[in-house]
Amino acid sequence: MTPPVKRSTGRHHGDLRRALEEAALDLVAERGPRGFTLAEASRRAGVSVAAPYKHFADRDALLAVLAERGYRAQRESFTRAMAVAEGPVERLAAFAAAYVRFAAEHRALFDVTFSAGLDKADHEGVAVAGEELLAALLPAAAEVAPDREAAYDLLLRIASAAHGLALFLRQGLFGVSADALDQTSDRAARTARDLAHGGG
Amino acid sequence: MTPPVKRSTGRHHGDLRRALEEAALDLVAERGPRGFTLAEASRRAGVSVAAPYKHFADRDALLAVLAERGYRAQRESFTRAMAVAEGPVERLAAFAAAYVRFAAEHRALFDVTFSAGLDKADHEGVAVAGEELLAALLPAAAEVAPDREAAYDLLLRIASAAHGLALFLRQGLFGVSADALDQTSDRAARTARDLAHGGG
DNA sequence: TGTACATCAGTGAACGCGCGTTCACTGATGTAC
DNA sequence: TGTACATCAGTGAACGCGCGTTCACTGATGTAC
Repeated sequence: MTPPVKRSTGRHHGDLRRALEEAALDLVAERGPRGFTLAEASRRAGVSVAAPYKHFADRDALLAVLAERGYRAQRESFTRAMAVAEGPVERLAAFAAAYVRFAAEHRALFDVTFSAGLDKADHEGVAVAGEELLAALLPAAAEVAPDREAAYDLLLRIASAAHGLALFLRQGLFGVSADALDQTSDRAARTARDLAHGGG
Repeated sequence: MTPPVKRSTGRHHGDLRRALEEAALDLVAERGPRGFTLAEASRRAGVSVAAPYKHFADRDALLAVLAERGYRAQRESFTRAMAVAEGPVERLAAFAAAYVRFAAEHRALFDVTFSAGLDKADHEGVAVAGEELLAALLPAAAEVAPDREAAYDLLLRIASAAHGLALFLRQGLFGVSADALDQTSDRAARTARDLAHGGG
């Protein structure tokens, strides 16, 4: 009945890899991807600065793992939100709303996919995860656009608007009231509907 | 007839203050505000690492000067764009288009106002310049909104969309064709019209 | 059940680096006479 | 015009810091017998 969790025993940490990832996520949430350091993550995981190199090739490799997780988490979150919506326009609206919500509620996973400063050519898994996210979103846009190019364009415009709303929300420009998130995610949904209905 | 430019003579630089600001802008454009270092800026200005302290209290003081310039340059750019538009909706559309254009053409001045990581409480001039920018934009939104709060909300939604479009454009998501900028700035304008016409 | 052993996760010390900042200094400049 | 002098912009060396990364090591673990 006990979950398969390795226990920390003396010299061995138990699940340092995961602990480092979590510490790194906390750090990214606090300081942004550029403020993340392997040394501080090690400290928070209660381990020497050399320990991470048993699990990750280097600093960027850890960031890349987080970026992959970020893309996958976004895909899951957006897919789930779109699944319960009826019709293509409402699916796009649900996506936009979920986008704002994800950025607010999973700050680190969001930021790491956008401003980690990773060269995707060096981290194929990240590029793949990003493309899979895009591929999961395109069908909804394709349903209301005349061709593939227009679908791509529409999707990016909706995502752009949601992106800007998410960043502004986080900067406090919509106030810091408890329902600012709800309002902003609703704004994103309405913007998505307008763009989906508009000529493009 | 010679312009009033101080000449570099032996020990004295001439106009180190300005040279440091320009070097810093180049650095921010290349690496972002977090990648800017006083040491590298000094190097590019051809001066020792201690020299900047004759002109700026510390690293953040130089960044703050750039942020002030950034807000003022945005205000001038947006005001100029809105001046030639006819009617409030077109003024908002012109603002959105100019927003995208500014972010693309004055990358450093744009980034430094958004992600310099400065505490505005410590840099009053920056906060003031930011408020003056907002104040210059609000009237156009106020002309199409029922009250001040709705105007503020509309302006932020238009700016959000332009912001997202600008960032996505710079990340290359709209392609790297020569007219991607024109297209994206036009997209921002259309989005602004939609939002201005919509119920809000 | 007990023992020998290979594995390998984590240690701790060290490296070179670039950073922000400070300091006593120097020497070019402009001004007073 | 010439000289003495105060100013102050820029120097160069140094500081302490935190970083990423490497290295030989150690000791807990699991496995073979």
